[in-house]
Amino acid sequence: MASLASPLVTLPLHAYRESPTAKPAFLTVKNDRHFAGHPLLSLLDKCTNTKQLKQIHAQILRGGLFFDSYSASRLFAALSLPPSSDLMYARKVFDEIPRPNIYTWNTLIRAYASSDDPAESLLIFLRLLHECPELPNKFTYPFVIKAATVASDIRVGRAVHGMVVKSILGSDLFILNALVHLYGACGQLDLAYRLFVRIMRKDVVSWNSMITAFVQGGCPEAAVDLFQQMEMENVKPNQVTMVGLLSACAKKGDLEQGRLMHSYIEKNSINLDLTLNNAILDMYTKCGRVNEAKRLFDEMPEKDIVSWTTMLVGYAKLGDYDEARLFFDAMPCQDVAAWNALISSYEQNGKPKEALGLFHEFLLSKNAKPDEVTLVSALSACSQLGAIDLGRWIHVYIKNQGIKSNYFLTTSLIDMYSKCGDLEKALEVFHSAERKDVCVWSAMIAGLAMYGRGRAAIDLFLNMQVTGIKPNAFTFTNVLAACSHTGLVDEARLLFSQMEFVHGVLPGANHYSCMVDVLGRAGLLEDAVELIKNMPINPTPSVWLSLLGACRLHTNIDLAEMAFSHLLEQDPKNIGAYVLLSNIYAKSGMWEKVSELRKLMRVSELKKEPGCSCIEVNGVVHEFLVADTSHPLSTKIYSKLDEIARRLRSKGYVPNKSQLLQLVQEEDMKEQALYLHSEKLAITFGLLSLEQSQPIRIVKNLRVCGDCHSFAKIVSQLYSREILLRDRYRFHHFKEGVCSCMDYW
DNA sequence: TTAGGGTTAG
Repeated sequence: MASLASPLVTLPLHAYRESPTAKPAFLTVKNDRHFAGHPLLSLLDKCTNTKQLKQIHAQILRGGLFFDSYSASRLFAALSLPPSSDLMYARKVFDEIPRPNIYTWNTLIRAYASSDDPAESLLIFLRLLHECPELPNKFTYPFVIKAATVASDIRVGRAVHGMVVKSILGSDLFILNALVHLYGACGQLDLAYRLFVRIMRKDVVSWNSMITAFVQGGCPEAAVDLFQQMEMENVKPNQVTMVGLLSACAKKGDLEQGRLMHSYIEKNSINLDLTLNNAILDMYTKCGRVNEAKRLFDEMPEKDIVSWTTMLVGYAKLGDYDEARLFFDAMPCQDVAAWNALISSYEQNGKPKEALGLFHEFLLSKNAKPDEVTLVSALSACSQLGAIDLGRWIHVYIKNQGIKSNYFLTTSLIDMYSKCGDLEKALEVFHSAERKDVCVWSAMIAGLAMYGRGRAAIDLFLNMQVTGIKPNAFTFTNVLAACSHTGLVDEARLLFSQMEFVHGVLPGANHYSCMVDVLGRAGLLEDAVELIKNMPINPTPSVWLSLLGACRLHTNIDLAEMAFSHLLEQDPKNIGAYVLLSNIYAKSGMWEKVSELRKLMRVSELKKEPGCSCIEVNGVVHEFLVADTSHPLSTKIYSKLDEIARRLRSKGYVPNKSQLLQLVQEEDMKEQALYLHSEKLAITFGLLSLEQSQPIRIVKNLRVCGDCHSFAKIVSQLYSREILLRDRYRFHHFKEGVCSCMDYW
């Protein structure tokens, strides 16, 4: 038998093919060393694709080499790792290896750590502990920690850390650096830093890991401080360090520091690779210096899709959509990320119509397909416009395309259905979601809040905690808003008082605004003022705006003027404040004060944001501004509006002019202007173009005025139509002459 | 007697 093992080693590859007499079963190994230089194994390194690897696999099986654990491990590594890996196939090969050694186990863990199923790495690690006769070694842990990092599994990460400490590998630099990275990536900056300072001989990777952790954990200042410390300790930074620091400057929007970093790179001859060049571009664009970025972009010897997308986003952020589009069109290839960058910049900059136009274009293009990120952007654009038909279509698209749902998509769907007036469907998505994180729960609570379903929102908030999900700052904003829309004062007080001490969430300015709103609406203006006085943080304009809103509701002029002046100190151009105070004066018949305010607005060149209402009919969104005559059916709409006005008057409806910002002086003009409010035009268009059975869904950019609210109530009764009107703050569901907000808004 | 850690756009 020994004589058979030896000649095999020296045979050239063709000898296998021509040697039908070879008996693999006899070729079990006596001495592994013989196989290291075996020609079949040397060929593994020359393979450029999986097909070739599979051919070698066949030869290895045929030659009996597979039963040598070294050879099997070499084959397995080639199959499971880049550049020509096929993990499914490799896994089957692994399962055939009789006694995989620690190298083979490590390779399998490593392969899964970089796959889309990193959790499998962690399961394999557990199997290794039971099945492998060798102990995990210094190579095992970095791979396992990488898997825990990618899976964001801090629990497993900490357990593995514990094992490392108990092993003899407690001071292995590779392992410690991986752990710093793990804690940083999981947002545990304290743990990362505590470990980092205890590393005795830090190398550049240790510093880079900690710098990156600070940048990605939202502490760019700390990253820059650490860099200074690194210099004092004479550790030479490399391009990875500089990428992290540029990213820190970009996050801070600190152009001066960014420039310093840029010149540091040049002075210290740090290798300017593609990634570093891209990071420099990113820093300049984020600091608003697109032209400088463009100069560097033109000089770059090599560009990739990141370079192009960075420039595109830079222009889009400045509102230069034409230039952004030019970059998009000039890109060597438009991948899904480029589409997403363009679509989301429109969507996030108040251009939801344009975003949806691009989304349509994307669907028609051949070179890429929308992914989860695209759909989240598109759904958000639908929410903004109230485009429920398209929103529903996207929901079906997600199901039909088998797109894997995630928390973001679930949250976006709930948000879209809630904001487009279909709360039932939002609830259906919520209840059918397999997994829910705090964002999913919070979105549903926000949905219920918008519809004035305060009790249901609080129930959901309690259920969420039963399932073990902890509320965050957003959850509290939403649940407090629910209380405010429903007038649940005691409940809000209790929740607010528990925030910090029971849930560990420090109340922020938003939460105080909500509480002022709750108390103020309920007429407890003194309590609201007391709360503001005792705030541990400076009251923000939104806090004063809430108080001002309450003053409007309860007509308290002194308090309103006080809130107004505080607000203007911080935000002199807050139109909302002027409008509210003007409404309060108008309500009390103080027309001189109204004129004074108007003058002040004119002097400060403040213009009220024009009211705008959207309505979707058969998948097309129609937009109406105040007194809009641009719609093709304009004439029909106005004559219908006249008819409605006549019928309304015969029912005793009188326009409520006190809601009007005093823009027109003549009494009949005032009445006219009220009739020309965008939501009335949209409702009228809805009456004309939708079937009787279809609800009229309107989205308005501003708060609905009292007159339009009464108008919608009566129309819902006179014409037997359901009207769903979403304004800036909440939903109004008009049916048979009643609104779901019970006139409490 | 095989190998490993840190980086950019959305």
